[in-house]
Amino acid sequence: MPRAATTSDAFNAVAEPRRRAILSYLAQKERPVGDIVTALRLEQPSVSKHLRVLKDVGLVHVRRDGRQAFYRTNAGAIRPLHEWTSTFERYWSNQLNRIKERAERKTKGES
Amino acid sequence: MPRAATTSDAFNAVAEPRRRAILSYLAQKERPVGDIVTALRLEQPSVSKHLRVLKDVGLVHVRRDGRQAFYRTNAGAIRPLHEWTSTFERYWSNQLNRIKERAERKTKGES
DNA sequence: TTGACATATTCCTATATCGGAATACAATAT
DNA sequence: ATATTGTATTCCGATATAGGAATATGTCAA
Repeated sequence: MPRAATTSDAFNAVAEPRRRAILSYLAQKERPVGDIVTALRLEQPSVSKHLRVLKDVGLVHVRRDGRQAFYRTNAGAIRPLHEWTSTFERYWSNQLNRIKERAERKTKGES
Repeated sequence: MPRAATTSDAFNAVAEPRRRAILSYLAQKERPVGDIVTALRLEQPSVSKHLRVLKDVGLVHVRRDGRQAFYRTNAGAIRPLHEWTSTFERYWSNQLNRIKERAERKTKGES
């Protein structure tokens, strides 16, 4: 069994760094493909392919106008990832707390 | 060029659902491999392989004791993912705000 | 119709993957 | 020494991938 398809969910789609770059670029404002190509300095076919993957997982939306295709990040689709990572937040902050507490004990001279 | 290695970063490592399950399971408390096997109902070699990947990316730590290996999630390594997803938070909350505002206008009878 | 432009798709190849099965290794117990 | 237990590794095979190059599709202009 190979790895799960990049189009199987947001986790897999987002594993590719260029796709993350595209998502960041398209977050604030919709953009035609050509803008992504020049802004991120990628080959046009490469961008089209990445956009295909992102679209298949619902991470971007397209609006067509003439020969142009305006893509835009669908931030909501990133939310599941955010929520999953959030479940670990308490653990790393616990660790920070522990470090902080130890530091405080130290400044007070208590071992 | 194939896909980036699962061991290349946390994003790739976490793309695999079973690895996410393992990370969740190991978040609160360190556990020997056998516990993971029975709790998540996976084959033991499979678990060992997934743990290898997670360890290579720093997502888990191991402590050895006799023949047992106690693994524990290193939550801090998940933080970069959390931070990346957080950059999109304003966009989906904007969307929520827009929906909320529209709803409020409606209850007030303003179009 | 022909040509230019914007985007998408196809074909190619090398490679990393995952599960399964078997086996290796290491520590302890008998 | 041998067996048992806990974990890790190896070999296998099928498959999805990403980039590159070429080409296809679609839209507008002259």
